[in-house]
Amino acid sequence: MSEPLLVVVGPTAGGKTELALRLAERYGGEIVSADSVQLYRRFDVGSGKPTAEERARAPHHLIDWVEPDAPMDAARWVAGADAAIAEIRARGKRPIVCGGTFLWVRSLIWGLSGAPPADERVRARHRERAEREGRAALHAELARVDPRTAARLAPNDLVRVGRALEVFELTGTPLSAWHDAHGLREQRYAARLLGVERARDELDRRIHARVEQMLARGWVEEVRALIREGYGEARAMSSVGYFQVAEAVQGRASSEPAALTEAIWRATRVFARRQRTWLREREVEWLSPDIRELPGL
RNA sequence: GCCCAGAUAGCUCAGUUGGUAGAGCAGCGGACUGAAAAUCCGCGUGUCGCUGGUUCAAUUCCGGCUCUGGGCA
Repeated sequence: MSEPLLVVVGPTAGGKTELALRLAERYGGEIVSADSVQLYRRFDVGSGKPTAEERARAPHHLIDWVEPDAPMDAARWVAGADAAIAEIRARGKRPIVCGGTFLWVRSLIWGLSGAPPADERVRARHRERAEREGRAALHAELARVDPRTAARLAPNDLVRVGRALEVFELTGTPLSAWHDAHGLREQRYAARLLGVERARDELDRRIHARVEQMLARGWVEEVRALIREGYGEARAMSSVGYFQVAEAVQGRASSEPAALTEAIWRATRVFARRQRTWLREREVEWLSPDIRELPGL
């Protein structure tokens, strides 16, 4: 296996972009984004995409990668990231993965089970059934075909219960068996996870400042245009912040600036907490924000 | 100045036919194998505005006061 893949992780607004750029400049790197919103074109202001100046400091990959209504999932992203990493290495450069979508990062490093991709028809049927009979009905059925998965999932967790049911319907093999076979046991890349050390109250302030900056840069106008052009139902429109802006634009929530800022700030803080939970217990090297060199490189 | 309606968790509010109270959101913690910025789970003591009265017992009923809306002057 070649040298360890550098992977910059951490909560939103924590300074991942800056750390990744510094490493790229110092070690001849190119950035591979692991971000489930920045990969969409047109979702610019609110996704925190690197600016033109930042992008000039190092080549970026998988940003503005697909149209807002393109199908996307962990496996597709991993395929794109594999290709980008191979390309970068072939050029003799160093890939630096950077992003806050940790399921995708984990899938890149440890892979996914052999279960098949989503089937939209099956999902539509499940949604309809949950609507009619309640989520508990789906969970009860899962308990019959895959009791182990049912036992670890909350009946209300429609996304996961639906996925487990879908996998069984598609393959006749319970999801728990696919997971047993895979087990997250084999690393696809040797990797170093790097994060920026940041106190919580400082992160809160950075989030708040960033929300105000995004709104000042025309976030509301961006969302209005996206909705006008038919992207109101795009996956990324339900992401943190975009959802709140869309609610305000469509009159379902206050569009008064202070109220909107507050709503986005709160949603983002909640998100940052979930990201923290993902990272806890993982082997992340937490680095000082002003670090210039990476120990061991 | 008068009349009406409010005052209960950080916020918005419900409730107690009198036995000291509970939802949503926020907050804090957690889960996560092809939707992941998604989805979901757990955690609820707060002078029930202040002050008198009635009562075995008042956040609840009655009086006064304060504040906030709205109306009338």
